[in-house]
Amino acid sequence: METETGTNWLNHEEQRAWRAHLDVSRLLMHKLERDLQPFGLTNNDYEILVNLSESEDHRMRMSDLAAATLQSKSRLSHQITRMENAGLVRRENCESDRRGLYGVLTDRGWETMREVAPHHVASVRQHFIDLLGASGIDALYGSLAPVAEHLRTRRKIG
Amino acid sequence: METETGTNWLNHEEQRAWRAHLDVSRLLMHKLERDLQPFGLTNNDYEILVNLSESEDHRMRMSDLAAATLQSKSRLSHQITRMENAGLVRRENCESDRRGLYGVLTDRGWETMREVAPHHVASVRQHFIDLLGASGIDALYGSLAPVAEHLRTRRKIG
DNA sequence: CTAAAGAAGTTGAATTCTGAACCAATCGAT
DNA sequence: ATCGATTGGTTCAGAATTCAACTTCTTTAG
Repeated sequence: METETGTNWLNHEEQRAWRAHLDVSRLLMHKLERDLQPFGLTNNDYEILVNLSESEDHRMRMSDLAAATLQSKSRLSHQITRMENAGLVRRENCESDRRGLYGVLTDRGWETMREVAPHHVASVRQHFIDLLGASGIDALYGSLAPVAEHLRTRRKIG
Repeated sequence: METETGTNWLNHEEQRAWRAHLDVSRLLMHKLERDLQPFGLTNNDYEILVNLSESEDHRMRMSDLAAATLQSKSRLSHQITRMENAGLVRRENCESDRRGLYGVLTDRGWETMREVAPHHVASVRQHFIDLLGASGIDALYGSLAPVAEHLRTRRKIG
């Protein structure tokens, strides 16, 4: 059912779902960011540490890292420079492709990761996971997975 | 069940739900932002226009606007300055509290809103709402509402 | 009535982010 | 082989964001 103007506005249920997603997204990021502050890390820092930690040889190509963390190459480049200055990662040349670079976790980066991860996970639990309950978790994933899929594929195109 | 270290890591279901939320959140914001670009608006611009449009007399106190849009007073102040320069809003003194200011929608702001809103809603539908389906919408809201509530209350405190 | 504390907003400097321009290396077709 | 198109990555300038300091007004307590 559309209005006379032809615009298919959101109904009440749609609005509140949309707003809930928006609010949770923003408030949660903000809270997680604050919980990381005592360790001198930002959310972005942390996510990069996670990605490198879980990778073969604790290293990833810049492009792959940018794709995995959903940010532009430019932003990642700046980010890695900062983390390099902080001693958490280093750049290393790629032999198979002389244009390429690896972002590599340093020992210090790895140590930082091992120290911080438990706190971060606790934070994610406290402010998100544990509030959902098992059924909420499945419901959430069931709802969101198709959206994520849609957006990911559309990303390559546009 | 915890590991020997005492940290209650996320299991597979929890991880994928968490990541889905994260990915949707970021990809969607990015996509919506891009869809607003042709109109010369950012997401933040748009949200402020919405809030003012829906308010009595098309005006809101700065503090309330900051709270409603979940941003710091500082950020909002800069934001309003930009929008003022763009002719979308203006500041107006508050008589009942001489410290206070209103952010007020200009005619141009209102026109912009009426023009852009249909496109934005279409975008939200296309990339989010319509991918969830009716059941997904309810499931999502059911899952997220308690989290949003938790975070909102915790916000005042911390 | 007054002093201290708190609330409303702004400002400015430092940081981060964005988008376009750029360089260098690789690929692909002739 | 070589020329054009892509890919990987950085850099620069401009815009947005953060954080702390600051001003002005209001509220509260004595």
